[in-house]
Amino acid sequence: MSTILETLNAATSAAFAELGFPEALGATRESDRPDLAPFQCNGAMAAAGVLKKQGHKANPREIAQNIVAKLEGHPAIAELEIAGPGFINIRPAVAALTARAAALAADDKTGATDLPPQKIVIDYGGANVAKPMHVGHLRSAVIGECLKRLLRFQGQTVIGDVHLGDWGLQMGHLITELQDEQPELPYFKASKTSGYPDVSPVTMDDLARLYPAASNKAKSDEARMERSRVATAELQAGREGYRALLGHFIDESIKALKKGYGALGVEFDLWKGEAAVDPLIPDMIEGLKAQGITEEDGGALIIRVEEENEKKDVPPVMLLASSGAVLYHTTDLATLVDRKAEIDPDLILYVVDQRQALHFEQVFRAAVKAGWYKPEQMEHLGFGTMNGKDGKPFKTREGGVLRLEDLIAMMREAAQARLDEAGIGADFPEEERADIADKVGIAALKFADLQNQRTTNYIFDPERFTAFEGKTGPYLLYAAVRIKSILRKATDMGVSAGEIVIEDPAEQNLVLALDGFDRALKAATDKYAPHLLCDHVFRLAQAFSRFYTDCPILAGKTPEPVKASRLALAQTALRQLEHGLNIIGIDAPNRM
RNA sequence: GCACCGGUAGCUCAGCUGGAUAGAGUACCUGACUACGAAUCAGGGGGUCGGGGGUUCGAAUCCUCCCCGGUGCGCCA
Repeated sequence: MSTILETLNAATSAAFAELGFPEALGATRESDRPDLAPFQCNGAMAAAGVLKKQGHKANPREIAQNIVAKLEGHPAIAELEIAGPGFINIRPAVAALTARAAALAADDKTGATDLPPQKIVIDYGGANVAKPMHVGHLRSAVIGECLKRLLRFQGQTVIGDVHLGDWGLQMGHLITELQDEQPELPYFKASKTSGYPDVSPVTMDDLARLYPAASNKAKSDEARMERSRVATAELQAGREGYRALLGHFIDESIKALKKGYGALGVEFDLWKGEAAVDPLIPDMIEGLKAQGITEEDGGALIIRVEEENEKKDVPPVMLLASSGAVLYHTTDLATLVDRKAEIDPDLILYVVDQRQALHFEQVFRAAVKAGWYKPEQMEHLGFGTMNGKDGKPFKTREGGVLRLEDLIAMMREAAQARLDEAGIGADFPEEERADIADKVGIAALKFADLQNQRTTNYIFDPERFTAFEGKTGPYLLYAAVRIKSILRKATDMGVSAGEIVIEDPAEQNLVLALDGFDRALKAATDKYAPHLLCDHVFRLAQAFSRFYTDCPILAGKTPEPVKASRLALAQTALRQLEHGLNIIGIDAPNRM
């Protein structure tokens, strides 16, 4: 069944076509002036413009009158009004709202429709081996997860890949630093090639300590840096002891990362990393050479990807450094080769910091030049950084990076404090209270991030994040929890949902909000913009809150059929709210 | 130097395929808990949309120049 807007749009578009105007001019949309009417059609002005260009005189109000004449009596329209220079304000018929509400109530997905099926890989997360997760990892995780769920909800096959950073100089740093600390470990004996212990010699905490230690020393000590480079090269060349260590590093890191991402409700289907695709590199490079698209330049192997007549400078893709080492471009290209072979996706989305835009431009061009993918099959969805009040990437008061687990703990504590302050849940079991605080904190965190437009930087303000009133995650949870509470009460009272009959303005308003769900999903998908879905869910929660205030559902004096109708409406609102929250990545508790 | 992103209410942000009185949240002021949960609802004040010029019946939105902030630009990832 089509939405209210689709029905109205079809009617106005047809009316324009009948008068000989392009159908597209008759587009109806949600009104900018909801105080006048919920929908508007602005085509009359544009139509007058078309006539004028053809040399005819035209009065937009007159055109609007002709359109209105065609629309009079349409069953979905209650009221048409021409305003200003030729705006047509449209109020839908209450009967149409009632019919639409019934259809939404009967639909498990509350009006959401599927997209043509595609196989899509989303590359997000971006965590590195041996480095603890910090606030910089939040956006990729949260946005990527939301897009994954958004696409899946609309019938797409989506594979989420964390694409671990587990290759390169950082591994050399770790190996050499560990060697300095525990030289007796068997991994460092060059003569030994097998029979290493199964248990890791280091924990995640060790790794988090070793890497910065080595990195700092190497910055001022060229000899120390050289040792790391040599170790990296030996690792990549296949030295067994180092490979075994790498395996431990990766396993320990993944354990910690699963915990960290798990706390955010973020799950990946693939935990592949750069190391996993390294074996593909030699053949890939031979293939690219054979295609004749590589060249040697200053000892390095490159692919030129600049295009003619373009303003910006696009430097070449670096396949091999002059030292022979594999680089960032190389592993990303090998990953594309791997994905083609293993998954053969229709589309690959990279949810990675906007600062990497040029990198992906280069990689994509090389992949197209190699004939592996079409340009439209790869898209970099950049996002802005989370800044402090000074406009620079957020730092703690001490000047360090804020660990993700500390941020989450901060949110949880704020939520707990709010619970205590409101005296809510004093009688709940301790376990439930902790669970509620967790859910409220995560909801606040994720919604605060996702409601910002993806591409822009935003300011991380701890006070704003831990606010639980207004346009926040907890507001959405509160709306859902209140509905759940009513549904429980209705069960106790023996009231059940029945036929929906729309009357009250707040009911009409709620149906119109529900009607916008599929539109919001499609707009959010089209632009890969989670904030558009956040807006919808917030508006839905607002419409419900108003309905809740204006339209008593279970109160004694509400007539039985009205109770049944409003209860059905509330159930439908809850179902859509939960779909929306689920896509955003938020869980609502049963009470809070 | 070149390129990309941004500058909208005190604050944090939407709106940018041109449309009416530029919206939301917050903060501030007012009202609503003897009806389903007040983390709520209703109402109010608050804006030279960074600046100039241009296109248009109409510009926050398109074009152009300038100012301010952020970011990126061959052998780190």
